[in-house]
Amino acid sequence: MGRKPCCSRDGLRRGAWTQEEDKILSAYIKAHGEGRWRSLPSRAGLKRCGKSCRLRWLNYLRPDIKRGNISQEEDDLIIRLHKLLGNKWSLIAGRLPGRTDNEIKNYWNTHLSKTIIKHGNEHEHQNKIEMKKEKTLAIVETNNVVRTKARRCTSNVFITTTPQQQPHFDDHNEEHVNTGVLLHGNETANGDENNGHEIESWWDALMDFNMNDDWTWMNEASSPPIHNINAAEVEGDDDDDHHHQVMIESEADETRKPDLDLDLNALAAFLDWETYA
DNA sequence: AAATTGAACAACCGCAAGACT
DNA sequence: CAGTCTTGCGGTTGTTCAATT
Repeated sequence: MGRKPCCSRDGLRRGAWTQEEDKILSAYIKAHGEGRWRSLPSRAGLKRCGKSCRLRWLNYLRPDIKRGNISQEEDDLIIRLHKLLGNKWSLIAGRLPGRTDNEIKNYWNTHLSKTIIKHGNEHEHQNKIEMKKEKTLAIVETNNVVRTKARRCTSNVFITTTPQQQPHFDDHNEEHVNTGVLLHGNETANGDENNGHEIESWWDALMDFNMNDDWTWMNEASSPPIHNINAAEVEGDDDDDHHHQVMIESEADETRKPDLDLDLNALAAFLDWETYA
């Protein structure tokens, strides 16, 4: 026996949702919360399958959905993230508050994919990345420290390469070289209780990159793909000093280690984190 | 005015992964 | 541990509507 279909089609409505159905679904979720989609239709009194209810809520009825046209800034971000992540619509949507994966997917398919082919926007966009990268690398070379201020994560976070980060060979596989960055979160700054959470999202951003083997956007064809990312909390000098260390394992030889350090800083530039000398 | 075309986006479908029993 | 359920994702299709012929 295979698995049962998510819902029987007999007697269930399909196609566009009516205002009445929207009202029922919204009211039900407001009262009982999201989840348990399979049983939701019968509980709410809707003649829809749970999957359809979930989609309708997530893509249309959710109160935090942003309506209206995609702004130029969002447009630019979508292009950059798509270049980086490919068709990972949910990840891209995660970086655009109020936008859904479905909306971004549709927007890409109807606007951007064609525009890029027609007008060479991608080339123009790539030039912008290169300029930003050069600017960042210049700072890195002179200071070896890049302080970043995230556009959407406002915690005091900075990347710094550290002297103790010497290449580390895996005993079992000499082809793997570890390099790392320290993510410092000043968790007491401004009394901002969400600071730690924002570091999490910062992390999350880094983790996302692990999903894309094509790292060539950062350092042309010779760039090594990210092999693995491990994150751990590191104790600082005093109790309040929490560091989060992210070790990025790449498939690189020892001679490429400096390049990789620079690439990580270019990452900050790519994400539009402002850099300060 | 009617038919056609294409853009925009809402909705559906199959699949996969993780949770649950 | 295997079978089932739930949820989420990405590709695809369907529908609507405005522009064009």
